[in-house]
Amino acid sequence: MNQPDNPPVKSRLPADQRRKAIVDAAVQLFAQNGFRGTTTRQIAHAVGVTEPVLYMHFETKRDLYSAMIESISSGTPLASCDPICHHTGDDAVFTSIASGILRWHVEDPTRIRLLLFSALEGHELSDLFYQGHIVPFMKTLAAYIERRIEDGAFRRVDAYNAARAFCGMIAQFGQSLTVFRTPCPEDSRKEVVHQMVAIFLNGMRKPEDTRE
Amino acid sequence: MNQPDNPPVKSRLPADQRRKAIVDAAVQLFAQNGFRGTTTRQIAHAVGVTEPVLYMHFETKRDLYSAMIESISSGTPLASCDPICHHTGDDAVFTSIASGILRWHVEDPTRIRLLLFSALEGHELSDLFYQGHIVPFMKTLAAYIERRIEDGAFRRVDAYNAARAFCGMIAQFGQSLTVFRTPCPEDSRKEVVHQMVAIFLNGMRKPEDTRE
DNA sequence: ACGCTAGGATAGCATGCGCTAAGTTGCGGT
DNA sequence: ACCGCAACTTAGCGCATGCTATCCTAGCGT
Repeated sequence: MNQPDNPPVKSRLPADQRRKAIVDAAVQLFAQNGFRGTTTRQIAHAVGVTEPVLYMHFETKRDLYSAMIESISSGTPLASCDPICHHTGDDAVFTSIASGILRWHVEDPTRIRLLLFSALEGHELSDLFYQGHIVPFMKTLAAYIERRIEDGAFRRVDAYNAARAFCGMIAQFGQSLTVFRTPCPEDSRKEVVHQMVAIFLNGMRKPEDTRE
Repeated sequence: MNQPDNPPVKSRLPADQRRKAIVDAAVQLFAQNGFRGTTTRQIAHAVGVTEPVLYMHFETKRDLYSAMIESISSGTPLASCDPICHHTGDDAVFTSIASGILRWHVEDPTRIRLLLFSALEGHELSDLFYQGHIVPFMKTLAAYIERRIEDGAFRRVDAYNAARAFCGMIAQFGQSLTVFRTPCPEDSRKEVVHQMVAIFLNGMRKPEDTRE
């Protein structure tokens, strides 16, 4: 009578696996509906168990949220420092960074949605992610820009502001694609990235006749 | 007994004034907590009346939300086309636009919060605002950039992508200030805007020796 | 073969939600 | 002065929520 409708599923899982399954389901639902918009029943149903099972692993709904935050936060970083390390020319570096940021957004919109939801709802992912991922990367990028300024390749501007400008225009584009669902075909995106990188690099490079 | 605690307030308002008061309170609460995170009781309490009063003016909570959307949507636009019309040099134009966008964000974070919440929660403000404000402005800005390209002042790039890049970096900065609460002193903001405008304009201007 | 325990289901509590029926009162018009 | 109505309140319905007390059972070790 209480037979599940999909019969050949292993009904009982060891604690750690079940816990992981719960967190995974929670990620999707919290990203889609936010903390307040997601019910514990929804999560339980998505996992294929009943509510009390959630409470065997997490004391409260918020504890589950926090655990999910941690899971997300330890996942794919927004931007990788790799392109900076394997430096093969500014164009390659910044194109690679931009592609990475954009991929982070569109490949799985779950992440940006979760980040925005938690920032708006005042949860801790905001800070955890911002301080843990964004700021460190921005500092690395700023350091790279600083180096290029010292090289004489870039104009003398505040490196962190320049990094902010670059990441900002890419991130905003990624956000408009995922959160605001602006339509934009795949290859057109590459073109946008290409042009943004071009504008930025042109803006950073030293003009022939300096004029203030 | 049911006397309100602030005595010299005219307790009864004509329908249109009460309606406006409700919408105003709803704006603040929906911006702070989202649609699902805001209760009709909260709104009623903020207005200083009881719940049924809300339902004298709006059939459902969602209707109130829609009315509030309309109210916000007919308010201050994200960006004004004025600086483009009163064109007094690229630097002045883009600095003015950037300041306007940033002001729209920080002057009253209610707006950006509402926009993001409604996009995430899948309400209609997203499209209403995006199609009604952002897209038209972007097109105007793109047209201006196009003109400057024809003038020979800017490099040949897709004008809309350039507009996206410019607005994106400013908007993302505004978002980080308001939504993610990144600390940044007032005069430091001006500096950020200044540098972003400089990077963008430098990137757009034709280099002396064109090289592809 | 079978007991023990970890993994799970049933049922339900207390609270708060959106919303409403019905009654009450301040206030402008005559 | 007082009537009528618009503005507002009281009380509460039905339902969903977060969470829990209680019981059940699959499946492993022996």
